[in-house]
Amino acid sequence: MDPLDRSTWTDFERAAAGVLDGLEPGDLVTYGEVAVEAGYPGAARAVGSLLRRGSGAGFPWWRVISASGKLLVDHEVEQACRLRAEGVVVSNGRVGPTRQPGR
DNA sequence: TATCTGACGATAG
DNA sequence: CCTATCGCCAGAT
Repeated sequence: MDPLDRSTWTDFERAAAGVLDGLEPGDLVTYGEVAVEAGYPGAARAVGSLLRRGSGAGFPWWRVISASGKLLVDHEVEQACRLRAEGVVVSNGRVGPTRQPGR
């Protein structure tokens, strides 16, 4: 199926897309949260996979982070930039004020 | 239909 | 706090 064509999306993809579409600027959610909200608890990996393939489908992937609050290691710069633009504080590739490392 | 992979999550060390 | 292992679901080959 084509990630850009919703007509080919499965129930899971439509549900996940609905959750992602329901997010608003500054809102952060984990893959597990999206999976639960979509009605597919435990499908965190599937959510990540969907975002990865649908990076050009208009998914607010930057608002989705890991349960540890970590950003995408391969896109942390892009994601951090977008999050900061929405008022989200990102430090050291992590959301929120940097706490531990250092010192 | 079977097997492998992957923007993950949680627990153990 | 970081790394390693197991379990989870969906998609691709």
